[in-house]
Amino acid sequence: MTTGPRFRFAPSPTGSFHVGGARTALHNWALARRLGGTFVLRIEDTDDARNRPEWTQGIIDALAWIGISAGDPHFEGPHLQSEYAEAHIAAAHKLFADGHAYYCDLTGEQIQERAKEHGLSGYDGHSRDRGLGPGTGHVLRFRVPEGTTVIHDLVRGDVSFENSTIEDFVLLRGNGTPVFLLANVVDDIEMRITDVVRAEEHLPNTPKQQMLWEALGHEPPRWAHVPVLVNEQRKKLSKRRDKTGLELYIADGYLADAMVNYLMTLGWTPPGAEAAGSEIVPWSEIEAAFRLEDVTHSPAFFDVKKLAAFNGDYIRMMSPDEFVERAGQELPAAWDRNRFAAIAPHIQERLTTLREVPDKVDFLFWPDGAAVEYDQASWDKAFAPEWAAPLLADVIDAYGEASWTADDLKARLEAVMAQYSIKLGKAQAPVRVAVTGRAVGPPLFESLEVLGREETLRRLVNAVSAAGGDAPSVGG
RNA sequence: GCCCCCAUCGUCUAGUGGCCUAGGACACCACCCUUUCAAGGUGGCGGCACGGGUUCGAAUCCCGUUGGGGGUGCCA
Repeated sequence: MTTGPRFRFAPSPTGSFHVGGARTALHNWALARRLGGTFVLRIEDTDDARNRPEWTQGIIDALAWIGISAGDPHFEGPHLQSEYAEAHIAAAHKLFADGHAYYCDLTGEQIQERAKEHGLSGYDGHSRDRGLGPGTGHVLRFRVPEGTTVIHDLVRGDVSFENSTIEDFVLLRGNGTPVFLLANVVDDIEMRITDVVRAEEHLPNTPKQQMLWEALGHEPPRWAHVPVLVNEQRKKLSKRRDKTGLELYIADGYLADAMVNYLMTLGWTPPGAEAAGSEIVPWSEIEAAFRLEDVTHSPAFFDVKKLAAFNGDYIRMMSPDEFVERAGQELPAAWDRNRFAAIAPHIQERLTTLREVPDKVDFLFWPDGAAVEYDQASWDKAFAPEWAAPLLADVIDAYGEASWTADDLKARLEAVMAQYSIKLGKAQAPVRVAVTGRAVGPPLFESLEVLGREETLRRLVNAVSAAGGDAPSVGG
């Protein structure tokens, strides 16, 4: 049980966990851990979400993926907002009893008409002193006091709002149910939240919440509004237009460490990153250094290209064993893991995401004797020179006696190509296309070594035939 | 409409009055290395939105303009 500050993270379950939410969660998490406090997970379970427990589970899984684990002593929850329904109502009644709220029977239409008449923009406080009680169709409204409300924001400093610009907002609907704003504040009070760290979009509603905290007789929490994440159009990331679901990045083979590191560099720079010439920083350092006061004030574009670069760096940072283990999970079950392990070191440096692994090594796992599917452009280019087919035929001869190590295979190709006055860069092309079907791939001789003598020679022979040349027969 | 926030290379940022000839990262370009492609190395391109102040001195402080974003429901 921790005794420090209590940070709340309150995502609404929608079946997808937003990358922006992930960043905010990370902010709360870093602070909760460093300050010896608690990360309180609260699920804003709507009617819709209550019928889909898998959505809540999705949030927990997503948090776990980025290292925010329910098993950690700094983690509390999940709490469901619906569990506090009675407290929401009780708080509303208390507000009414204390004179901080009043009932109103105007319909939306009537409010609009009155606003038009008086040239106002919203509700005009019509029922403030009409002494109405509860009743069907009566909404409970908060009596916004006169004066100014100042929000002390850890990221932005003091932000002040004229109370006269805030209309008497609804607390309880005509059917008696509480609105989100009220529920939110009551939950925070009930859960003894001390720090509210969330996205900037909530800043304009914060004065209402702070007034509620005060009217309910509590000291408001420390507020912090971090900038939102935007797309290339500079619009808030939206689920419709943009790739915002964390699960989509997981499926694409992005690494949690890379995602976490990248997300944290949006709006904040780890100290020492500039001197080091790298923004790749382990979580331990981030947790030790992250401060709300250092967070930028402007929105940040979520740049997948940079994420990809981070991801490539993290893949390269893996130990060989770890890489084989992680990358192996991307492979079809039928593919021989030992064979993959042999080539793995040669592809580890060539990846952006783990998902690209199968395509890089598939040629090693085609069934013996299967026809190679040549990429047309690769074939045309590799076999355009007239020396290509004859050279390949000579290579077959030379490889018949090879000891079948990468070094030997390379030396023998070099001996052959010398007769044609061709450089290695060019000479390897027809061999590569013949064996892998493509013009690019892992280092050639290492690939051949792993593929094995028989299958390699078979593919070379087939290619010479396909190129219209005379293939030497290969002895059994 | 009203309210709030924001404004440094294409992007993410460092910068809190002199250390700025504005630094780093990603992207891009060139060269080196090289067994294709990568990785790595070196170098390059590229920015303080604009206009007024304040000051000996402003990317940094103030005001305004412009531009962008967000909020403003008996949605959450």
